[in-house]
Amino acid sequence: MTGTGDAAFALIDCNSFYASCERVFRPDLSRTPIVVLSNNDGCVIARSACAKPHVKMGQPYFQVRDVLRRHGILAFSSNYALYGQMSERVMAIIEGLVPRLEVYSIDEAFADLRGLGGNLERLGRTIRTQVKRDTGLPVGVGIGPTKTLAKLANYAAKVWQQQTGGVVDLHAPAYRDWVLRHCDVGEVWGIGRRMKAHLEPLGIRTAWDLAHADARALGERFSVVLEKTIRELAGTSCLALEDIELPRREICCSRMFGDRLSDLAPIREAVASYTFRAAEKLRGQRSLCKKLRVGIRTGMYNTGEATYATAQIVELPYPTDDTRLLTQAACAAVERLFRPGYRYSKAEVMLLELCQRGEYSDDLFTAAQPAAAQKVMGVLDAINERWGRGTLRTGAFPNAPGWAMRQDLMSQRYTTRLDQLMKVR
DNA sequence: TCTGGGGTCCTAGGACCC
DNA sequence: TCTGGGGTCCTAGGACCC
Repeated sequence: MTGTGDAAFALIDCNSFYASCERVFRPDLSRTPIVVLSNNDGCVIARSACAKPHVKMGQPYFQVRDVLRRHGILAFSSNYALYGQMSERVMAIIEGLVPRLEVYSIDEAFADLRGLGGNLERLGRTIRTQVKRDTGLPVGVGIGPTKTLAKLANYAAKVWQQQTGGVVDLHAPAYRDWVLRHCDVGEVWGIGRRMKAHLEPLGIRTAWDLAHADARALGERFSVVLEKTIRELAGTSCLALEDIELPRREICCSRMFGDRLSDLAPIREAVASYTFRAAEKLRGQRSLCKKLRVGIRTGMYNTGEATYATAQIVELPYPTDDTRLLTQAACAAVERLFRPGYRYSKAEVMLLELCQRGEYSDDLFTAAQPAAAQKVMGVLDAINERWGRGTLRTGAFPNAPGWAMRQDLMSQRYTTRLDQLMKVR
């Protein structure tokens, strides 16, 4: 517990982040409703404000295509190169305005405002104004004595945008009570669909109900996670700012194929390419992995068609970050897993049991990665860093594969490709 | 025809130990 | 009929997050 009188957190998030990013470079669309699709143009994962009434989050694109056309809503494939860059710009601006920042996701960050005193709401408005001025992106700011309350404040700033101007500080008890009473318990950070269903029969329907529930009893009945949530809602800080980035403990690369695949060869190519990407991430955080998990599966929604999902964990001869070794292991695994007669839709490569280079000790009986491998991988990464991802790759997968995911509605890489810069006439 | 991708944390239960 | 009591470690799966 870190509960002290002057605890203050802010949660800053970008409104309709992906959709807003698309708009920054297309001012002609400032009044056009837009949505952004998941990888493979599968379903809707972001909506501009005026598109929200017409499309639900997560709806399959093919189901809403007509609705989009009817309402003049424009769809974009997701352009992660663009969103990642815009995110970095936003975070850099906020970092300059607060003492400590925890980047929580691509479009959200917690700030520690402890000890700042003064008018925190005014600081919130400064953040909003500067981010808007320097990036063109709209953000909302929620402030409170705990992370969970800051998160709820941010939600309130969104729901009551007109009245609040996008900034809400819940330090004042009367204001806090009002917001708690007017928020559904399902809107509380950490309360998902399942937990909401457990709480409702107990008469806990609003955030206020939960804030005044018996933390210890519910903690014992359900989980310590719930207990912390309750205490945080009631004003006791249990979750600290985590501004030190730890290396990931597992790394995953999984994707749907552009079309269903029935043959082993293209699936093996896909697995090799996902392994290549996963190994890049692994080296990016200077880790080695001891195990690798490969999975393949058919579609899950096509009733009537045979479904099949399987996976295998492979133990590596020694902790490694060598793409060649990992590719060998992954391809051998997928060959064992593959069963003919199915239409596969997705493959997944996970790197497990990661350790930091030098953290494990090899003994007489344990082999270790040859030093030469490290050099080769270093050169590989340097070339791809300089000339763009995918410049140098293994021969196990082609440059422009037939199984690549669909991205038919992609905007330009305005910020990462010289040949795709914005043109001003 | 077409339904994302990447994580974290916690818990329960099994295996094993004394 | 009676069938210990704890402790640790590991793993799979659930729940949640964006």
